[in-house]
Amino acid sequence: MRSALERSGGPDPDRTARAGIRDAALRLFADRGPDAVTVREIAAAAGVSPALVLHHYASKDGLRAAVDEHAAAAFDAMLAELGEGEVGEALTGGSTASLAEAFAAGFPEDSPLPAYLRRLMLSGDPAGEVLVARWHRMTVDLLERLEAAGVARPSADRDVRAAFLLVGDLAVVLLAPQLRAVLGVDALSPAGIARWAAEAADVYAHGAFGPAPPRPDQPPRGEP
Amino acid sequence: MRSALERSGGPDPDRTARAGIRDAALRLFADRGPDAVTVREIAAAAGVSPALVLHHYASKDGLRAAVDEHAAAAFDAMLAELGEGEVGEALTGGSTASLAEAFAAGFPEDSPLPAYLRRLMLSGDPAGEVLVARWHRMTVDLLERLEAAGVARPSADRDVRAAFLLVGDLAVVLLAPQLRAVLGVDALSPAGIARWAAEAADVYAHGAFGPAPPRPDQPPRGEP
DNA sequence: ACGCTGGCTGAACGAGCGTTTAGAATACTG
DNA sequence: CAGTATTCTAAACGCTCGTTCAGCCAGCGT
Repeated sequence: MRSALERSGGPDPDRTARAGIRDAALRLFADRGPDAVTVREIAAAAGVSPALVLHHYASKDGLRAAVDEHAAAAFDAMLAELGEGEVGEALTGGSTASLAEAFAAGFPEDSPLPAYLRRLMLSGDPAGEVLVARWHRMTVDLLERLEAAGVARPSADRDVRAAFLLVGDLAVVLLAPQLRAVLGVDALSPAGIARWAAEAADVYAHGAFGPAPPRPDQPPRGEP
Repeated sequence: MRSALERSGGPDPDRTARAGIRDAALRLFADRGPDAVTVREIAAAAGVSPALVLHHYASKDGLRAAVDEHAAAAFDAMLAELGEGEVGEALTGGSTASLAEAFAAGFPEDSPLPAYLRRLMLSGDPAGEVLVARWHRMTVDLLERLEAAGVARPSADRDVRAAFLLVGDLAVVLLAPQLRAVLGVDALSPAGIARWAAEAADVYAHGAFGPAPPRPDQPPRGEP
């Protein structure tokens, strides 16, 4: 039986060894992937015995699910907060790349959450697909409102257009290590985000090809 | 000792059990990742004994390296062939998203190579970073030539601009499973590529935001 | 003071892994 | 055709993994 205090949610159900195990697992999973991390390592990082990990989470998969849920909750909170602020900004002409900007700003510098979310979304795990789908849905909705407001040019294929725009944001998160290797700066750092956002805004505003703004009735050009 | 025939490269050093093991490994690695595939599974798929796998490749890591090398060679061949064709096309006003298009067309429908290359580039493995770096370098060079030819608008930050454009292509390969889940079509299929390319071309040609083609001397807009 | 509940541990177990080894089958050379 | 190198296998070894189990120990109501 549980006491009434515990049954009502408890005073702080997270300042426990249980939460310590979850946080240690989150950090290790984010760094090396769940499959490459052993229960013994998690236990050592949390300062407990391996048996306690399984006592609290029944199995390694149970722990993984708990970490997934924890990360997804943080993602949803970030996305919700970010969504409300950005719609207004975008409608008044703010930076269009700030979804990724806000994503980076939404977590402390050394938080393992971006890396973990990256793995989750790339792993093919259904839990990750849900997050991508949610972000895409949000982009579609935003795009719809921007088109209605005359801020965004209408597109023939809004789902794909939204996915295309989404990728420009997602890349900063999902391909952060690759971009870092290629560009020499951390894409999730303020400096990296600023450079990325500047190029994205320029392309989104004026396009990347065509020396001068083309007249809309003129086809892209065929054979010379 | 080897015979003169073998020493001179052999008539066909790949139609062997050795090559069968490599191909089986490639397929399994592409599907589930090297760490999740056992030597016994590879042996069974290739129709040989587990010991033979290690006889030919010394260790599982050796096999992995051989598969990496094989995939990287296929990637380089595709990129080289693709590069020469595309530069001309792009300079004469062809589709700007055809790097990805050619990538998809460069492999048979059921080839495991795209999926393997995807894993390789996302894994953080140095062998994958090399491929991304090579693709990026090619994009930078292409962009430079397009700017010189007046086809591409000059950008203030060419490395980042190239990375941004690269991501639009890479996404079709690296995020294929995620896009498939969100859009309902395989991004690497001809139909998927066509939809993606159409949106990419439209954004790159005219931008995504701003209802009408803006005059170049008019800043993007500040406060209302 | 007592018993009891629940967080917690040390030690062990069975399974599956990469790898080794000794030797059988096969193909090639002189 | 004999000898030799090569290809290939069956069986086992050592190790690490996730997981189990029996019991310790602190806190707390009675």
